[in-house]
Amino acid sequence: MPELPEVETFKLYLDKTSLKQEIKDVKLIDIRVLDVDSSVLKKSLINKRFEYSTRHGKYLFVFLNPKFLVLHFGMTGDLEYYNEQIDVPKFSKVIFCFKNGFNLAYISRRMFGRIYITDKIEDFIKLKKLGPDAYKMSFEDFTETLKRRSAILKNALLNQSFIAGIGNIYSDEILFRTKLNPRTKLDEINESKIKEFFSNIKEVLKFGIKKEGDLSTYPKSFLIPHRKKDERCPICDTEIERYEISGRHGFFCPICQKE
DNA sequence: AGCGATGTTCGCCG
DNA sequence: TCGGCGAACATCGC
Repeated sequence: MPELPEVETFKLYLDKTSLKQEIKDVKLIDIRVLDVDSSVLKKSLINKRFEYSTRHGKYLFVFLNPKFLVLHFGMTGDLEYYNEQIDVPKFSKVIFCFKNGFNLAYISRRMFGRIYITDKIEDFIKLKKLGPDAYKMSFEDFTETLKRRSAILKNALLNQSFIAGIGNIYSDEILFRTKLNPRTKLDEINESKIKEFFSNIKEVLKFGIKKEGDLSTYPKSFLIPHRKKDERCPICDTEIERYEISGRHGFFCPICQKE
């Protein structure tokens, strides 16, 4: 689930369902997801409202005057807004209970998600050493973050201190669309390719947001539907290959994305 | 039954 | 300091 487009979708979902309602309780089902003291979390939320939310990379910040709730979804996180008559959604870890009888469940199946409280978004970004948000960054932000860097492209895209928000699946799609080999190094790509790279990051994420993070209905012209065994490149019909870099597996076309 | 998984972090080493 | 690599975390679904 949660790379940038999914988290953006969660943001829109939270905005649509949960803003401005008084929070009457916070139920802690599994405190292992908390990276904040339980009492601090409760004190920061109860009798307040989700005023607005913003997203940076894969993190969602929700303002509750005067602090921010920070949600990170790990690999298997989700949000579900539901009526109290319905059973608590499976794998719920924390439930935000509103006065109107509805609840927002923070779900994390594999316990990789985390919840924080922070006073300032900028402090949190600094603490986590996050780079510019991949969707909002300007071309100048992008070239600034590229400066004097030489990392392998795949690692750079996955490194949240470099650019925040891109994960394994979308990084493969971005590299495929830009016809870049995942093992190419940052300092090996020329200026026009950099521009193309930048605009493809934006386009791939924009499309992902439009799709609400649902990867199951992607057009065949994208790499995403072909990220599995025995698939062929939608451009040149070559067999798509699986690769491994720094312990992460990905897929690419060995012809279109020649080194 | 074993393996893989859309993430992050840390330690090791060049 | 940068950056590649591998392990660890936890747990479910295929």
